[in-house]
Amino acid sequence: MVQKNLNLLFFGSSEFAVQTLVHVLNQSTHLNLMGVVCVPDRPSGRGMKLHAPPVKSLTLERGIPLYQPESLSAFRDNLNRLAPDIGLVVAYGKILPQWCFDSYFPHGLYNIHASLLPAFRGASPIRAVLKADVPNTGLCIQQMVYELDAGPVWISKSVSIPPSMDFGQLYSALNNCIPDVTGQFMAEAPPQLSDLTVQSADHASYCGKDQPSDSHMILERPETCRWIHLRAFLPTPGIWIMRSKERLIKLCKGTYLEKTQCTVGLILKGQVLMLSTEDGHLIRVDEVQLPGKPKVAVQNWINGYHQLIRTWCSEGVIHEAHE
RNA sequence: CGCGGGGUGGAGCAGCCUGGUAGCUCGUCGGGCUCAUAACCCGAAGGUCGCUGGUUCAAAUCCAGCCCCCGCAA
Repeated sequence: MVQKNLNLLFFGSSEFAVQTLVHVLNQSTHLNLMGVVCVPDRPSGRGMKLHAPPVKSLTLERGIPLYQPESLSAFRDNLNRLAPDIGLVVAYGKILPQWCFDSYFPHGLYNIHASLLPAFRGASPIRAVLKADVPNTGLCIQQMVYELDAGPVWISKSVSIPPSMDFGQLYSALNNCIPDVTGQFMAEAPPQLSDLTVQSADHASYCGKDQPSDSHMILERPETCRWIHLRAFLPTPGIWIMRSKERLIKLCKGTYLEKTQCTVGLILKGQVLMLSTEDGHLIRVDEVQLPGKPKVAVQNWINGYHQLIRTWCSEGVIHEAHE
């Protein structure tokens, strides 16, 4: 089958977009990557220094034209000049305006979304899926329409979620699907009308952005200590264990052990620190971080903070378990 | 100039306020106990206390500048 060469414009900013872009670059097909659009560098991080989106360096390295418009309307002149045939949008970070769909991209705009649409439309599907405790999720390529994540679905790939899975594991499982999905896109885009499945709006669900406080486990409130919820924040950004408003310690890495009946909370057994959750799961804590300190292996933390641990044991922050 | 914490043998920490002998838990090496051990007992090695300058009889400790790391906040 001979397909006409099409000019592809890629929209993406974050880490997920980088993975996709790698596979776009590695494949030479009838799609010709003419440029990459990402959000502008922003002052962020410590000291409010200017930071570039992860996609930027890869794009420049490969000598591909990079655009960082402040807003899409500022980009309209470029669109007129470039006249892209088709677009791929992955974790771009901005909503494309109506006129983008109306006047440009004659072969359509496509978006890779990290859920099985129509479930979990919106900003942070991966965490939302974990918190919702559903048995599986996946990646979708949808043909974009102006309404957010509501376009007909072209390609979808499913990933199952065992109870032990945390965010890091699900993220890499989804990441492993990117080559597949991107490969099919590069080889076959644009899809035939018959390849598209219209989303059932009745089954749609939505997720918003995460609040920082979502990743807090508050000692006074056992309902904040549920594995199904907390696993969405391991290993990044980690779980702050709070006593009221005070940050005590952050859990950075954990390993799922088993179902359990233990009392809820932190349990210290010899040199092993564990977290027993309200929904009956036992997690071994592998890496922790105190405010203002680097991440350390639990073993080292226990070696260095005898006094703090003693205090916390007597205050009931940590329960000591004996053989 | 967004706010804040920190840099001490190989690891993680205490000591700093109130200058005066380098401390704790581990690890490493040697020895002992033991059927045996990641357990226990005894001993040893290993540090110009981030860098530079200042104050002082004397600085890990007080002052100034610089480098690096981290938590918030975005």
